[in-house]
Amino acid sequence: MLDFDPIEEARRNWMEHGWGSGTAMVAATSITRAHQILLGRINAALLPHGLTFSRFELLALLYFSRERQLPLGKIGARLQVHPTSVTSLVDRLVVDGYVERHPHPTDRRTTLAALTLAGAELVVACAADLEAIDFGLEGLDEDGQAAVSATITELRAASDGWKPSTST
Amino acid sequence: MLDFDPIEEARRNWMEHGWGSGTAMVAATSITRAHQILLGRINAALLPHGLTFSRFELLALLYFSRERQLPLGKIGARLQVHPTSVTSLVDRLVVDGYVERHPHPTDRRTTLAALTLAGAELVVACAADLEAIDFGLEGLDEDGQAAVSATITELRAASDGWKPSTST
DNA sequence: CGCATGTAGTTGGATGTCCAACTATTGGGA
DNA sequence: TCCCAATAGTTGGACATCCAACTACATGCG
Repeated sequence: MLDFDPIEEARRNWMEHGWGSGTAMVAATSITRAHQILLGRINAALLPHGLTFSRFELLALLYFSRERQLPLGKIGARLQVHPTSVTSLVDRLVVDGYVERHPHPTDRRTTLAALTLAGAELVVACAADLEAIDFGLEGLDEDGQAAVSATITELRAASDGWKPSTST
Repeated sequence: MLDFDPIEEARRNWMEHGWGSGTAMVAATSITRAHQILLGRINAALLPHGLTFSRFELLALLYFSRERQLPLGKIGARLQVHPTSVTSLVDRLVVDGYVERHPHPTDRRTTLAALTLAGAELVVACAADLEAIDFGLEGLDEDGQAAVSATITELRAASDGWKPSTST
């Protein structure tokens, strides 16, 4: 285990070599590392349930939807992942019995992913477990969590379509 | 393209279903999405050079090191990735001629990854390109970047070994 | 009416990451 | 000295993600 901050070390080198201030590099690298830490903790918590974070997100989205079913395309749009990822995730969830593929009543191109009872039960249990570990954010208090979320919202708004949400 | 914030939507659902405040869920999801956005932009910028962010990071680390070579294990420790990832990245960089594998002078278990001249030239060009796109952070000003970095440092310090670096 | 354009999913390929298991080598204790 | 634990890398397998290309279906314009 390291006894120093490798990102701080990188920033020093970045500056000393005249590559720039390193501010952006540090921010990008920090976010990358944060993602890695969170994903590791979250997936470890979901492992006993046989789920991964991605698959959990898909199940949760279906759970929240009106009929507990959505077209694959809409799932991809909400979760912000490619259609191929949706296909892959649904494939696996179908195998495990948490989701079923249903034909769309009017558009034969469309496939609906429908949550099964087992899937609904599982997602509730997983949500509780994730809350229990604070979504892997151990080390960050609520203020820190809110601060990161707020700042990243600017980035997301600039990248994705919607406006920065002037609402409450 | 969506015309609303999908994460804000998720938070509302999370709360309405009594699963919790959603603060941690939003933070974890935001970081995940931020990582996805940055990686996409960064890799797009590196694509003309035939590099990815992971491979760039490895080359930059070697460039900064004394002899421009490091044992694979040390690379993994600094970049915070698994030994298998290091092996995979070095494999590819060797094929492309940016890195060479050298035996360690005294420890025959150890392999050194050494930067080639081509690798050194490439990493300098890529660093300039990444600075030009602000490491994909378009949408975040310097204050925002610094704020995110500082907050994430707490998370990293709690997860990794070193202390929160009381320095400037 | 009919074909061109656009949309919905899937398949195949590439990349990166992790884990488990394995080989080779080193090093310390009986 | 000898053997066993620890260390360094590699290999094979599982996942997730993206892109390009493809099939199937829907829609609209001429």
